[in-house]
Amino acid sequence: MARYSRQREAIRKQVSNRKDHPTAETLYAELKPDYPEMSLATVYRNLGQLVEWGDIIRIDAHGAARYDWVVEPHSHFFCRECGCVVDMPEADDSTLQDIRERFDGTIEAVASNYFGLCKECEEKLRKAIES
Amino acid sequence: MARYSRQREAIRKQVSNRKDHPTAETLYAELKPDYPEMSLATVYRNLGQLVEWGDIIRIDAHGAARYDWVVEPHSHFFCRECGCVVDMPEADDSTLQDIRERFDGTIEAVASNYFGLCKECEEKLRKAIES
DNA sequence: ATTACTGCAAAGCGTTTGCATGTTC
DNA sequence: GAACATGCAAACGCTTTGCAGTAAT
Repeated sequence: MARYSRQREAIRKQVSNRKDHPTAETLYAELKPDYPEMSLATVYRNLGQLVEWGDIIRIDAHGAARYDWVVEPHSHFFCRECGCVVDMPEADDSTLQDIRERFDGTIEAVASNYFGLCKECEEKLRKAIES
Repeated sequence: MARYSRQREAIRKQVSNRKDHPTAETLYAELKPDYPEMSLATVYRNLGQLVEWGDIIRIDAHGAARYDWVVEPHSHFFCRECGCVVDMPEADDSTLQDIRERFDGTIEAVASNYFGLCKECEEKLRKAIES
């Protein structure tokens, strides 16, 4: 069905190498030097495929979607100031068990999103207020 | 600062009256009969304001944003088949306490998103397979 | 040879914005 | 009458799609 392609492998590698959570545009910009004629559409198409295959996950929030290499289930924190996305431990938990049992239907995935200020932005703001 | 407007009140009322989680377009369509000259931009602008004021919340996921009257903190389930959005109990929990304490920064809000098949779609699919 | 994958450009969707007009205070 | 809100249309950001050409099997 699916065929090998240099571009796709490059995209997969690029996502897996990064610890932050790049957008399609970011990946595109980073791949450009090595693959000058790669197009943004190709990035989007391949990200879509990789998501479909479960190799990566797509993180939807306000603005551009971000992509993440799947290691194990985890959640994300979004800083309202700088927009960074940080990995968070998954609320493991008996609570989820509980919710699952009580829900009429099938829960296939959970994504907990946390919003607020990251450490760096918190410090910046604190200093700005002090001065 | 903010001034009264018929449109805003209508929008606020419309969101608060609904138990599902309408998109801006949906609200617009519903308000159209009673407010024929209301524009979509007005719906978006007012939804934005109401979110800013904390009267309603904006639920971001794949596709159009949905809006929800704030009663108390809760989570949402998204059906991958019909696209419906259902309220879920918030994972209350000691886990969140724990995460908060361990996180360097400030968590201002949490939104747990569940994905899967709702009861209705599950049954439809089951019947489709059986036949 | 077949058929998936590519690049490019155009279109798509959801949302925001500029501007002239209307409304509220 | 000053400041805010509206309607309209145009622009926006992110993403998808149609098509003709290229590359992997």
